Amino acid sequence: MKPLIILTGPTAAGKTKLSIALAKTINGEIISADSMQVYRHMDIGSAKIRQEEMQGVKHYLVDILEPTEAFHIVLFQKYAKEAIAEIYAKGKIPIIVGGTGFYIQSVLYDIDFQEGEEDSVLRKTLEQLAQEKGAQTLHNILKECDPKAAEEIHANNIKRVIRAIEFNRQTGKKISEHNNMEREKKSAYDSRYFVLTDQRERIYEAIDKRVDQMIEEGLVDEVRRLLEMGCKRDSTAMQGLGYKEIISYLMGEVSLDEAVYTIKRDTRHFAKRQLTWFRRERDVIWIEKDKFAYDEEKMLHYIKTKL
RNA sequence: GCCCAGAUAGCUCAGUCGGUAGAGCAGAGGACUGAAAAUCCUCGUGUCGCUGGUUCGAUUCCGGCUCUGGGCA
Repeated sequence: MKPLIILTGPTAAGKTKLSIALAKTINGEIISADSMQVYRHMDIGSAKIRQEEMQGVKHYLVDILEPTEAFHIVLFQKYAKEAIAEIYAKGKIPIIVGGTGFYIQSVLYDIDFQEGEEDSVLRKTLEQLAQEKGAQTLHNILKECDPKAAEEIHANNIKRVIRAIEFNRQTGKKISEHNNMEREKKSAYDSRYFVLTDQRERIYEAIDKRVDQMIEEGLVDEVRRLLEMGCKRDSTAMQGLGYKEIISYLMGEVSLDEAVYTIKRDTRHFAKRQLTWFRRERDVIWIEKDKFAYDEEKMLHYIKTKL
């Protein structure tokens, strides 16, 4: 099996900085696992790594799409696998860096997402049904075609209920069974899954600080430009933290202070969700920064002992 | 100085016709397999400001005090 290193962690933990040092010491290249940094012109709000910060380390999956385009996990998986192949061809080691746990999982376990385009017509129809007749009605449809999935997915979780129905319509199979099989899979690589983290309080402080900094650096102007470019409010890109809230401010719905408060709060919630995800992942190697006295050299040394 | 209104969970507040209390937010935990920075689920004991009184029993009624708003001087 071929080597694959993962360096992830909650937002604002310091992944970017550590990843460069790591890539340089082991002759690696970086694949970004980040649902927002794939978009061009979204630099400030996505806390995208700057060219000079890369220090010559090649990055894949950063700035590859226009913010008007849609992105999702199937595309991520495809591009990431291509990047991994390219890195191996150079005799280098791929390092996946980023906070989107679901994306990482799709590559690590080579999850099969099955054939078929997403069916936007069906999705819209089902969404409307849920809105008009209630989430329970929609859930009942799932109950008929896949009772197991209906049991596992809460009726209020309309997005996932819709996907489960869509899956059944497209493949004729049950997503509950499919998921069960996929869950059994072993890692497709000789992988090491590092999670960089810190005391909760510290992470939250770092988030608050980072958001204030984004505002100072001109997040509002960045969002304004995106809207001028034709980005629509309901697009995938504009669902990003920092973007949807600033749009709300620009539309006159909330004050800037309120928008900033919401960005900070929702980013904290996000960091918490990320940690929940990583706790559940198998074979995770935690790097708690406080246990290394916040010394990057010590963390790097520790990582190397695990390789 | 006088008058009025408040003082209840970390914050904003509801409530108890007297039997020691509950929402939202914050916070915590969890789920997640083609929107994932998305979406969804679960979790609420705190000297009810302090102090006397009435009462079997007071956070609730009455008095005093302290503090915070607002008004009058």
